[in-house]
Amino acid sequence: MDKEKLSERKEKILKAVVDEYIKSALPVSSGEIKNKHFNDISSATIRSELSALEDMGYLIQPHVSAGRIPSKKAYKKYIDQFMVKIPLTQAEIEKINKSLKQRFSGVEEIVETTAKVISDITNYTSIIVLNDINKVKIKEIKLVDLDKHSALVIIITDSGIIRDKTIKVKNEIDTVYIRDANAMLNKIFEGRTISEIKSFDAIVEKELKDFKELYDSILEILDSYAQNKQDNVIIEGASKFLEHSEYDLDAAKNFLSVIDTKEKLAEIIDQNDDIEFSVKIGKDESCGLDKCAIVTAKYKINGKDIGHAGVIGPERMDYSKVVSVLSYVGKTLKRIANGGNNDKEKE
Amino acid sequence: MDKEKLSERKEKILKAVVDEYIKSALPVSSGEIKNKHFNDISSATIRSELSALEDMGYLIQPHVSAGRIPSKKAYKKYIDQFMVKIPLTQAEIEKINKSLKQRFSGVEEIVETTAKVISDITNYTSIIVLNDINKVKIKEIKLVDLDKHSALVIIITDSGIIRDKTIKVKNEIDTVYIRDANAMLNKIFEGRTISEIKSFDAIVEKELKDFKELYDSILEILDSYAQNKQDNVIIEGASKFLEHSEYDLDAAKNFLSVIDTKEKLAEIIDQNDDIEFSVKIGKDESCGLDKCAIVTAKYKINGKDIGHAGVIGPERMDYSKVVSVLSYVGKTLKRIANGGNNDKEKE
DNA sequence: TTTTAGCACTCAACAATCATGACTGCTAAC
DNA sequence: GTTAGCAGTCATGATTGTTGAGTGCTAAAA
Repeated sequence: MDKEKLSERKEKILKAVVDEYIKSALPVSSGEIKNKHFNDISSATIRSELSALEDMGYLIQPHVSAGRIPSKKAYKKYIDQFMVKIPLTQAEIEKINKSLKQRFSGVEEIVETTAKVISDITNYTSIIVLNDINKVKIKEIKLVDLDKHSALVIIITDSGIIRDKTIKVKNEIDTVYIRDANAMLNKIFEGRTISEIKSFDAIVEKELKDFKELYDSILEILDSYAQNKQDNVIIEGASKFLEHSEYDLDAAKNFLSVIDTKEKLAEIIDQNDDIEFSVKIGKDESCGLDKCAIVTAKYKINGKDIGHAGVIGPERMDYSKVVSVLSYVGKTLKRIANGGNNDKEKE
Repeated sequence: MDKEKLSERKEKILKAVVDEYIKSALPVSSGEIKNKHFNDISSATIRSELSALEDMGYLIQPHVSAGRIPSKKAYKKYIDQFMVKIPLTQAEIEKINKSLKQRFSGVEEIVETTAKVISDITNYTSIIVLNDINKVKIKEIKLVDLDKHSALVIIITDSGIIRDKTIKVKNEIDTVYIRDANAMLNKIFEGRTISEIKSFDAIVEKELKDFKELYDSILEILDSYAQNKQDNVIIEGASKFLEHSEYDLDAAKNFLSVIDTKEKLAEIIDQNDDIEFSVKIGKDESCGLDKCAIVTAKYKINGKDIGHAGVIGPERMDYSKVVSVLSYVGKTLKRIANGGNNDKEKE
């Protein structure tokens, strides 16, 4: 990328434009910059600098006698270089701690709470995408009898995510059946990923014997999880999106329909598996949403990657705050899980 | 209610106004009615009838030289008297059958699919509110060991709804513990509703012995389910709401925030426990949403009431279609469940 | 008594015009 | 390199006029 060097003053001005635009959503003028950020130079000087920055592609003028707004290029530079981590306020920290330090049962609940907290504090719509279930290892499979012909399959993965579903089988289910089935299932599934299991379909065929039907059912379940990315996406605070002005009905409709089809979001966010923090801005990044930015971070619980959590909002979102919140939440999550069954005794 | 008698012609005109307004969302004029519904009388005659209907409170004139739009009173009369059940098209019936006749595992999946189908075919946002868990009876509670100090609690209710959560206990969990715990739990919980259980807290105290901690955890889970109405509400097709014009950004925001806080919806819909079909229109019905109508029907699966399913949309929604769809889906659900594990063999 | 035609009246919606003021770009002086 | 000053641009908002859809009323016809 052509990250040319800017003079210190140009950088300061550019940062000022982005900051102001994030606050107001209005094109920012030379006069405004002078008043709020400079005492020593005149607006005319700033104008000439702005003009230069526009030539370089950092700024855009909606029309000739309007102020400037930042381009995507400016946002990127802003995030790379200018953004200062704003420390969270005490109130915010407490809010996060309070939400996240309760007693949880299962990853799902943690994830939901996390989504809520992020949306709450950033005031943007939050998104959490759990890791593709194809990639997680199955730690254990349990079969629990419900009645004569139906049972509950519980799938425990190495990142602690639990999925379950009921299935029906023709065989009569009794304790012996359950015991044998459990033993058989774990021999096959334990320590493997779904994609692995799907690939050696034929091999196990003979060992299965009576459990063929059961095995098929479970494979079907895994398959449906693998295909259904929908369940891996949690969205909170959808209504917050519209609170950030500058959107019209069309944008709202567009946004809602993206939110509705969670699969697409999962794909967008799953792409960058490796990066710690990722910022996607606007359409050109295949975000599917115009005038939108998505900021996500990789999250771990209990030392295991569980997925990405982040925020979707307008391009001019308050990146500093979002990044601060995401990273603090990330840290808190790590701490919680490491402490294990942490503060049960406090209650 | 003051359901005064209207002349046959007045009724026909009123119905015409509602029908046209449902189609166009535009105030409908005397001329329009004459052209599309009457050959034998002039627009002037219709005008005087319209004027009379307005005096009676059925119609509203947005401004003096505009057509009329129906009032809530008109919608109610329309639903009570004029609405004809439109038979669904073959394509629609097939779509419903196809979605609902697959093999399901668990009520949750059925409910989700139902919500999708309703939203799909009516083109409105669909809502399903499951029965308040306080009122359902617990059929069985199962404890499954996950590792040394954590277990999965599975709660099976009489309507087949399954909830589960992991819990942690200090005691070491082994097969004996699980067996005894299961026995104990079922002695306490079986056949009772959550509210019953909560009320005789003190009595069981002595029988519990070693399982006090476990019992408390489970009570906590039940409590959180009971309070958390959120899990009982399923919403599909939120984006469809905005496709029905006549809404502005404020309405959209309002709608989204209601959708976000599912508890409120649950309350609104849970109110009318007894009625088969319920239509709520506009604010005055404490719907919390302006210019909105909610149509819901009581649903059964397997002979047991499971909750209410319905649709939320603009006041001028296509009630005929919605009611037809809801009732057909209702019938289909009943049939499915009665057939039991129905078409597994077809595959 | 009911229906109809005709006409005057009202009013939202649209377009055209105009004044305002927020900015900029340019130039010439500092 | 910086600044002040000024002309030029253009969105915004207010004002006005025009249009046409649609009504209410009245008087005549059925």
